[in-house]
Amino acid sequence: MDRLDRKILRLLQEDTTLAVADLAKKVGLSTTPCWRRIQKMEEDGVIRRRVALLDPVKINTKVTVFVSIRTNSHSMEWLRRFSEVVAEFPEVVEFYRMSGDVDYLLRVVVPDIAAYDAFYKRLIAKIEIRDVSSAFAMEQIKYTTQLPLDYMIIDQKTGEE
Amino acid sequence: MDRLDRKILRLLQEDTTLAVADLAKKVGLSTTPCWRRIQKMEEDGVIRRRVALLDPVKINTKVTVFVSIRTNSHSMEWLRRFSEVVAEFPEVVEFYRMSGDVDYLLRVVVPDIAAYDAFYKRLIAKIEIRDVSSAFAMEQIKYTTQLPLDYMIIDQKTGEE
DNA sequence: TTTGAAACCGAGACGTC
DNA sequence: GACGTCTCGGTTTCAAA
Repeated sequence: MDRLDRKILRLLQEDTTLAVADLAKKVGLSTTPCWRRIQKMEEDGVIRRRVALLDPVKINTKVTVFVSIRTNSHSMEWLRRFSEVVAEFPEVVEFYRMSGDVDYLLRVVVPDIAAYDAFYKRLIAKIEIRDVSSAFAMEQIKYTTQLPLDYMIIDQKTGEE
Repeated sequence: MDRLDRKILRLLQEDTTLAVADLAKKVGLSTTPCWRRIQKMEEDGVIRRRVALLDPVKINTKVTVFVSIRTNSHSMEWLRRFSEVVAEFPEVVEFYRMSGDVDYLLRVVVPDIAAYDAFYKRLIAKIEIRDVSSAFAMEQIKYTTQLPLDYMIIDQKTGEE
């Protein structure tokens, strides 16, 4: 992968509506090679999928809650079961195993506090958890699916630009 | 919006590659009305954008760090400046103003701990922050851009299905 | 071996019934 | 909601660099 691939990815992370020909122009490439690079990156799994992003407000899920979880059961088995349970809840959009103080962190999206409370009850009904603490986001100041491309490992052969 | 719109959104949140005709079939609609519904939802801003999702591992940003921030300056002015600074860093993919103990929460993606340290130094060089605490994710168990559609406000006229 | 132009063909974007 | 048309863009081929 080189700088041109990076440019292509940068554009595709913003908008996949862009026609290959236009994209090629912006990147400074002609259509065919640009198209081939995209194909390759799809094959290689660099490009995972192409999806639609919706407006959380219009979908009635504007409230984000971060849920910190501590557990007693540090077994693989418990984690497996917990992962299964969490996967069932579409409200959980992110789920991390953490180092340090907290064991797991969830990002949950719901319409309002009442809905969060309902979600919470459904969750703890499904699985035993030692300690749960919820932090509410008042405002989402930034949210992007665009990963920084500056750390990409670049094939230097191509030289400048 | 009704149940059919919801079905359409569910599919588009998974994959925008799907041809309108195929999507229509899955939803149980013929092509034109399905296409028109999509158009409408784009106009209405329910569908925000269509983007490519990349593989964090391949892009060399597999480490997620949650950064909790406390500040002394609770002024609008400080927040404005802080937002500006944060917006400059592509490593910050999410940024929330929180209620309670912590004032702000960032999700930062980097290749490794060393890169996080470098990021951290660049950040605090740019703006005064009272207290910063970083929590590292060991594993990303779930990450989705698909919002739950169960809370959508549905026009009941259509009745069942 | 890689590139770019040009042709092919299917799908999207509408208008009309 | 079904057609039909028109157009544009993705895909492939092929000649040239």
